[in-house]
Amino acid sequence: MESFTIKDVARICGVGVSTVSRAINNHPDINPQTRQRIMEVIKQNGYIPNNSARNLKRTESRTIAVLIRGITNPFFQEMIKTIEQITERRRYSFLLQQVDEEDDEIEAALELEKEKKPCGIVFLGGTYTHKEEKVRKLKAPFVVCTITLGPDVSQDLYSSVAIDDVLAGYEMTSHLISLGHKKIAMVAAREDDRAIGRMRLEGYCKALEDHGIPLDPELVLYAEKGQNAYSMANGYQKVSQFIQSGKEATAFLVISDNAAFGVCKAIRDAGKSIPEDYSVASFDGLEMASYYNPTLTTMKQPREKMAVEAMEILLDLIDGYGQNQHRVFQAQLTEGESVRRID
Amino acid sequence: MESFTIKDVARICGVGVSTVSRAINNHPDINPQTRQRIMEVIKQNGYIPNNSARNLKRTESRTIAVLIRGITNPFFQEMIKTIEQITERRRYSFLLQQVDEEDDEIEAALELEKEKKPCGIVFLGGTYTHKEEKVRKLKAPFVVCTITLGPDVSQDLYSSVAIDDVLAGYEMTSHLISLGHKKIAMVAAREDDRAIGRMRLEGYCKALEDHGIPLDPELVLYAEKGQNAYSMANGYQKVSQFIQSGKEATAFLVISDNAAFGVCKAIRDAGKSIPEDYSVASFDGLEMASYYNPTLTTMKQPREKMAVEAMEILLDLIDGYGQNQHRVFQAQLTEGESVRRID
DNA sequence: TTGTACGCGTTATCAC
DNA sequence: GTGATAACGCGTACAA
Repeated sequence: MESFTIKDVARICGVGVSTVSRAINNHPDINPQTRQRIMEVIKQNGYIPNNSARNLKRTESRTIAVLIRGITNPFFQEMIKTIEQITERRRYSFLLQQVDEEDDEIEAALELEKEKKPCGIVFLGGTYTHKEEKVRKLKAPFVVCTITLGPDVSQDLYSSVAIDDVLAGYEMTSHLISLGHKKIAMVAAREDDRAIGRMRLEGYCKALEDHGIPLDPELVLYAEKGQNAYSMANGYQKVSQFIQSGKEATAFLVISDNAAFGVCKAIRDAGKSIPEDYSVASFDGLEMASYYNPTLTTMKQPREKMAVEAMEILLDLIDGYGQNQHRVFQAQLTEGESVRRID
Repeated sequence: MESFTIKDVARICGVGVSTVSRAINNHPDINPQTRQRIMEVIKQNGYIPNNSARNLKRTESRTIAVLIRGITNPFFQEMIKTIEQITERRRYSFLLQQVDEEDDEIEAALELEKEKKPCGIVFLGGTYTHKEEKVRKLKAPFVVCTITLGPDVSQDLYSSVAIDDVLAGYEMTSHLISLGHKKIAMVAAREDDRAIGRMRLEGYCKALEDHGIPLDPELVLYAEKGQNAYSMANGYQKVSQFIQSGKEATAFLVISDNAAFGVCKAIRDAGKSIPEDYSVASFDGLEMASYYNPTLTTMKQPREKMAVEAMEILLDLIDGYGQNQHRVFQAQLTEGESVRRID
């Protein structure tokens, strides 16, 4: 109950608390013997330093924090691994915190900063609209992954690493068109989406236009309010409805691989097959996309590269070299079995 | 830089720090007007209380902590949602922390306890071998999900919620046998596994024995050291090798749904089909299992129920009612398209 | 109802 | 190389 503190260690060892502190934190100016004796006592008694007290006192904590939006998002899981590895290789400690779907990630970061004093922050996903005033309060350098912060925030305040989502939408749509598809339905995000969802949709619209195909509003399947557009359930529901309604399409362009799994099942459950009756294409390039049956044709995001780049930018920022950067990657069209050429 | 503290708020409002503290923490003995004025100043200046300092002072923090082993594990993701909801409905705050694959989760909990002073802890997954001495140091009540702590720890010290993994293995194996399968290969965990993997394998062995089928060691496909047995890649690799080796089997019993996705792909890539050439059965009942093609026959864990039950036990423990409990659930055999009857 | 002052466990800054 | 001691920001007796 009454916890074992640094004072107890000091008392038992017959030294001052500062000496114990030095031992714990690998300070150079300490007698190796003293240090060893202290470490022994610590181990024997199972002493664990109180992090709250440490963070309270410390000015900066050689920690890199990762704030992830929606921990259930399979897309970020591989990125986390990469970031964690780099972090540890560079002798930083790693702190992962999720932020709720409804919460403001900048707010969360502000709080985190007061508490843990990280020397750098990585945001995985997030929302598009923030006020510069708030962003400006963050004092640690930070990198935003897979999104940018919107037009209201000066680009000098942060770094970002993302793909060109408009282009990705454009490319995949063009690909489908080049294979003869004209009636391409898009399983989109919510209509009020201002982030990735909107951009991919924009690319879709632009590609149609450039190829002289009029946009049919009935072929844009927005997610309902309160639904998670990127979920399998949403993909399933929207496409089930669509097929039942009797509307025609030869291909579905789906906002994410995950939603595409739902779309595929909806097609099967309707007694149709892929890609004979409907082609399915999507975005992200999850590991599962290549294990699914059929394997998905998808715009693969270079997750590994993005994670590495994000960390390089961040570490440079921390070291004081370099300035904020905004790197744009290209998604790579990866052909699977889910799309076919039609006549 | 120099952060905005409770003192600044007090100074601006012309009150004492304790009054501000009372306002923040919703203490009753404060003038509503004073309170309102303080809250206004707080909002205007974007004051954020320093959690480290709070936790340092607080003896207990109406927080329920969830320690999850391997955040990438899709199995836990639905449980997290449920736990979070219950936590919030009961006005506790929710803290999610991952523990690395190699780390000791009890150690992590001990540290967490010093730092955040949670009033209860939920472990999602974990290892089987712990020393009672260490477990005894945890002072908050805790519930372990999907596992138990092993024979070395007194059952009075903790609660647990899990399925009977031996039985699950037994039932699925019996099911396959009842459909005419005799050569059932098991894609197992590592040979040195002492937890879930071992128990499911045990059920498999027992079922074979009870049905008079001799155990063929060549049909037990242990994961290699350093491989994650529950990964798609492992399922893919072990079964690819198996098929290439020319050994015979009519069904694969796979340690988890996730690994089973890899197994399915391996079978397809070998030019075979499911369930015509090989039946595939697995454990967990992930959401993806019902979206996959074919849908998987799997022993579904009642995740929702388990999460709810875990929280009920924990909340009772926190309130001082009730004692530690060990609830064992049964996994439910869910038939999909991946298994067929053979002659 | 409000303010003052102390202590939580640690690290940093001094002297020694 | 080591030991006092002053912060760090907050909650809370206790006094007013």
